[in-house]
Amino acid sequence: MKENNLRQRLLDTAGRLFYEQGYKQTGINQIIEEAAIARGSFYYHFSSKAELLAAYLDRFVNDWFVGADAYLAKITDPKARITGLIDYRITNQKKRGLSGCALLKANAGLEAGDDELRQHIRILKQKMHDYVAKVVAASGHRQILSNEALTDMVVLLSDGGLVGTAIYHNTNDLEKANLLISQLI
Amino acid sequence: MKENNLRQRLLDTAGRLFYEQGYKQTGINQIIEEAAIARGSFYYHFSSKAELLAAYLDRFVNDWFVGADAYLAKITDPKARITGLIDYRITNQKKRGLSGCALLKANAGLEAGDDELRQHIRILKQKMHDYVAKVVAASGHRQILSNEALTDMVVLLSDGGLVGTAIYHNTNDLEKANLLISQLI
DNA sequence: ACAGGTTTAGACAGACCAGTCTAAATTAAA
DNA sequence: TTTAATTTAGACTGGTCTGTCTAAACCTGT
Repeated sequence: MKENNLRQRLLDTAGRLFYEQGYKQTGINQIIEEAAIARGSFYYHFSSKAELLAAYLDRFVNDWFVGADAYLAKITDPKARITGLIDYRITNQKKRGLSGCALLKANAGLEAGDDELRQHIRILKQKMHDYVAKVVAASGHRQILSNEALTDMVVLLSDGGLVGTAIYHNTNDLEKANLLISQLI
Repeated sequence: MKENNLRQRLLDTAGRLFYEQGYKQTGINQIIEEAAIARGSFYYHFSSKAELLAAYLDRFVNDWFVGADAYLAKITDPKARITGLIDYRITNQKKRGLSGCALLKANAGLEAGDDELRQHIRILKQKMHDYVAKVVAASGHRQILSNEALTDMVVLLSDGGLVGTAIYHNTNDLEKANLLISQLI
């Protein structure tokens, strides 16, 4: 159906622009121009810009899980899958433009009243946390840290590394994060 | 001088609003209205909104160092000063509204062409990194990790914790970060 | 052929934005 | 007192923004 074509194209373009420029900095006009889609079509598929952002974040997280599954499936050593999580992020960042995590960036761009979107982001972040927890639990690591503590550590170092990526536009901090993790598993 | 009064009031108000709402989301109109200052006076002291942001970030980092010095001075055990760095951030966050680090938030709100500001933020971030490095080097920690690795770890966990603060509006992640650090020093 | 869902181009409204300008008032310094 | 620096209120420009609307075209399934 054409509906899907247009919807996907809007999500693709908006996602790229939201990620590169930020949500507030990206206007509807730019989105529809770059997607080569009429204004009316945009509002036919999305009732507002905020709804577009929510849909984009959903798809982003979904794609993240699918990509992580595929990436980790190639790693046989369950312990190496923990550092694999960060390697996956490094790969993604290099592919997508070194601007940090879309979720974290979206959160930073929220306005005072966007409580619905903020809650949405919290849920998605929690999902990613749970994903890490599963990988850690199945890793058979050395238990220098508990499963919970190690999970927290991976998530925190990962987020910290992504912050560094957004600032410095390189993956140095993510690589440092992985070095630290590898010493504790 | 009144010049300073007005300038400080503008920096105070703008800083609070930039922090709570974000740079792009905060207009000149709101700043001058809440600071109760005339439009002309604003442009008498700052030539543009971007210049105001740069001045605000400079003052923010400066205050951060002054506050950190004062906070750490009360801690006699040099090792406890490392976790003290995070405790200081927790205190600050609770005081200032649990919206994460102003520097990281400003970076996330930059536009495509703001290379000057981006470079500015990099330098300030590096300064804070160096500050942490000094505290670590003087701590006499157990050397489970090298000085450099431990510094990286503190910075990354701290940034990760601040991301969590910005998303969840609590300091749980910063407290987790400190728990992890305390096990490795 | 027909109907309904989809897409187009573009005008439009209403609001906000950053920054400029004027002219008068206030303050500080000499 | 005179001069210069500072502050005020507010109009104004030119631009951008999201979202609405219209009227015509296009496609698709029946």
